[in-house]
Amino acid sequence: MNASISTPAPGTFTIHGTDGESRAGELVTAHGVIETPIFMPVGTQGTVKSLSPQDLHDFRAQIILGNTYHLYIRPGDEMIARRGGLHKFMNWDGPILTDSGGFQVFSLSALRKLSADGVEFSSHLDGSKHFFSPEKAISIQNNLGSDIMMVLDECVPYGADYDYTNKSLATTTAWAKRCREYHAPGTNGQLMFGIVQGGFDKDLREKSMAQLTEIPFEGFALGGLSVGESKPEMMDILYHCGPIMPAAKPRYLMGVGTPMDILNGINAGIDMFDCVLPTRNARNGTLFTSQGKVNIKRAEYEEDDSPLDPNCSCYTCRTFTKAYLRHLYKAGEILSYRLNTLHNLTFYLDLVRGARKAILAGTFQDYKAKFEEIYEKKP
RNA sequence: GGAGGGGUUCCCGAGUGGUCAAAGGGAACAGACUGUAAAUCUGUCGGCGGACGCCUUCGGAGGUUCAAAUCCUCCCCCCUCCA
Repeated sequence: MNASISTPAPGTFTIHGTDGESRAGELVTAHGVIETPIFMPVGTQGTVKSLSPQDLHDFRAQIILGNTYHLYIRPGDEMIARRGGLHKFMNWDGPILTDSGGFQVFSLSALRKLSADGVEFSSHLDGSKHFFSPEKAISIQNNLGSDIMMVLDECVPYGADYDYTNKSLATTTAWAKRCREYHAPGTNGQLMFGIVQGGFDKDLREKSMAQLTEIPFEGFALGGLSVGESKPEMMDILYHCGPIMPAAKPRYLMGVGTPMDILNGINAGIDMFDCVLPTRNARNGTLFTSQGKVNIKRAEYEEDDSPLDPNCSCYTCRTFTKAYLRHLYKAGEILSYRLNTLHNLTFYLDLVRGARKAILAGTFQDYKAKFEEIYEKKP
């Protein structure tokens, strides 16, 4: 009998089952194996807002996000590197994916200048100038030590015309090549994903994909969605692109979305998701439940002693009433943010775990239909 | 007892003749949030009707005026200081 059970190399992606376009797989990273489809809580500044790593483990988060731009600006990637990297610094021993700053090209558009060579950001904190070349974006992520690095890209705003989108796509591809050249496959166990852009034009999306898939990335992401477009437009691109992204590699839909968006993503063959919605909405009083969206601040919950979600096993639902959660929110209590976030992320993680199970059982369509029925009434 | 200050729409608080249903804040009510410049932002907030308007409202009662939350008289209440 072979005594050595060797762990597969980071980047190894195995598909254990499919149901239509949807897939149930496993991605190996330097900090553990991720079961897909997966939702990745967003922890921009080295923390999933209001939660501790212990909380993340409690609802079995498998991988979280960090952000290159924000951690570079504060506290600084070198400062983190001196402390042994982001995992050690924040005491999270699971996988981490870092976004490249490409989204800040979009969200901080007033504070940056784009050139063929990279992006110059004016810090949102003190206005100081910082140039992100593709190489710089990767070097920062090297310092952070993330398991999955994202290439620097331009997240194109909604409404951009064909010419702009086409040129931007060429830039994103050129940057992607430079990122890969700067960090060869297999180095440090850090994976690198390319990002498909192309706006809302299917030809441009295919063009982007054709160019990117020539570069040896360990995975591919669909970016530039949920930037202000209508739901049908988003679904159109999602269902067009998802199924034709490289089948043997993990597919990551960036920044999306609502529970139904995620089920649609899975249905379109996507394996990985991230979104600030469950965490941000939790802090703003909107909670996702098995019975639809609940706006906990509403007067109707003032004396409602039932649990937030009777089908949820999270600490919040096991322990507190809607009346109490409403009170905490209305009173602006810190605990409100924590309990709400705990619940929303539990719901999202349960959602994708359930999807994985359904895919393996061949019942994903039924699973999706069940949520559709609830969430089309309360989207 | 004397001197002064004050009572404004749920609360605090602007407003001292018309452009005031009355600034601003809070509370309340509702909505938004999608690779986090977000524990943030938006709307409503006297009543009835589409807008426009009409009605009721600024401690109480009366008065002046074309017009009063704003001016006058009396009354009620609160606060500060002096006796």
